[in-house]
Amino acid sequence: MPGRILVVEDDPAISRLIHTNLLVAGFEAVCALDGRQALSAIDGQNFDLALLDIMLPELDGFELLPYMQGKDIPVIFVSAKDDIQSRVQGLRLGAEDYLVKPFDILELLVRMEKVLSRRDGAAQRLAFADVSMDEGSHIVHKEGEEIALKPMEYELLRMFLQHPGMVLTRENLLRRVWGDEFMGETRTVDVHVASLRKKLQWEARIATVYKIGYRLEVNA
Amino acid sequence: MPGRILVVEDDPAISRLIHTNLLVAGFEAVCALDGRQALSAIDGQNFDLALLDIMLPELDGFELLPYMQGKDIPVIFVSAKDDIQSRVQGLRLGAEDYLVKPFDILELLVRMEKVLSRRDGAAQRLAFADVSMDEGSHIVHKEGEEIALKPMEYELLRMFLQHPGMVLTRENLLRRVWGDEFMGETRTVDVHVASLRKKLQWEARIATVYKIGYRLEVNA
DNA sequence: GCCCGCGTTTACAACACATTTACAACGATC
DNA sequence: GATCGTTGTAAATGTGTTGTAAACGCGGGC
Repeated sequence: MPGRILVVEDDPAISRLIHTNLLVAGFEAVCALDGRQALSAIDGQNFDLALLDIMLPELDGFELLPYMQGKDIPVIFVSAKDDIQSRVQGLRLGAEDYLVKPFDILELLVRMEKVLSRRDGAAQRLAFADVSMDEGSHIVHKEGEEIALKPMEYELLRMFLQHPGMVLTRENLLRRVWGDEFMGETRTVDVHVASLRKKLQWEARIATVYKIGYRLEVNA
Repeated sequence: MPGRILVVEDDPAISRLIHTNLLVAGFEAVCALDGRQALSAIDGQNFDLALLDIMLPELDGFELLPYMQGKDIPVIFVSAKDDIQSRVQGLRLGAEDYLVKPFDILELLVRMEKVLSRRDGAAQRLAFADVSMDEGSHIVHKEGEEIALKPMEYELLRMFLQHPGMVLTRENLLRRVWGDEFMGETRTVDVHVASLRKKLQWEARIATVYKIGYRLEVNA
């Protein structure tokens, strides 16, 4: 979940407004009230996106941009300056977008989402413990090593990763991985769980829930 | 040079205004005055970008968007509607940007450039491992040697080079290389992949992803 | 009208995989 | 601790998927 946002805005009211809205939308937001604070923020921490006001004390937004680019953080300018020159300059310099205050918070969120999803390359990524699966390439890694999974194993693993700690009954797995028409008496699920366990060395991570099904253990 | 722009705008004055400005800026521009014209335009020709007005006779811009996406043409909405709902809707549906009329032509050009360069960025260096393809001359080289590819093989190779490491499903390839109308049960993709593999000696580089499609291997 | 090049289809071989099966190991219950 | 149902596991089986060469058909050029 990409979600760390740096908000650089010198008006405390606006800063707080953006901050709370980002939190509500499920982002993690860090506020900086001037350029210097922004610099020290990106020095130690990683961010997935920066919202930059242009007119700031100390360093202004345009001056801040190169630092963001150096850290590979995409930037959306959010400014009261709505003259064409500023907009064009901001975009030309390499910002991902430019919004003019006052803006609608919903539009901000949508434009942020677009920038973030462009970053991800729309390639989803599920991970748990030492295993990660990349939906784009359909490749599963364990400790950096590529693990070759068969189609059904892959689907099954996805189910586990999507529901860590939850008990997945055989019926559930059959319905959602194999499809509704399957059903009935079968040992298929067990066999596939077995091979997943073996390939990922997850004998302990995938626990058997007697008479019910299986569960991806969150602990140890 | 990416430069074929489709302008869909029912007001002849604005249409002409955009058209001349695009020409001046070095683009090739085709104008459609309603949704129907737009559809027939994209049926025969390729475009690198579409500027869509939203309020149009016949089909409106929102209705047009899916067709553009089907042809893989990025869209910028250019509309007099500046209510938040339309903006959010347009962006959510998948448009690359949304400008409100009246807009400054310079800002339009800058935003177009950003969209186009993002496209190119995704399609950037059309070279991989020992193979490179030159879009201008339509010639493919492997280790300096020229490889003669048939048109479909060329298109297919481009798809792979544009998405290294990603799984390309048969449906995806059919849609984006062959066109929407193909679809259905067919082995065509497999056959073309086979001949690409043979000509480039890429038996290992193009991996089969069982039941899904193919992937250009980034490693080894 | 006849080639020729190319894309598509076909047919069959080679292969990968899911499922079944059979039996061993295990767990709950009495 | 014996028993019966449940799960683990390896191997066998059969089906669906992919590789591949060759046939087919369509269109453009001569």
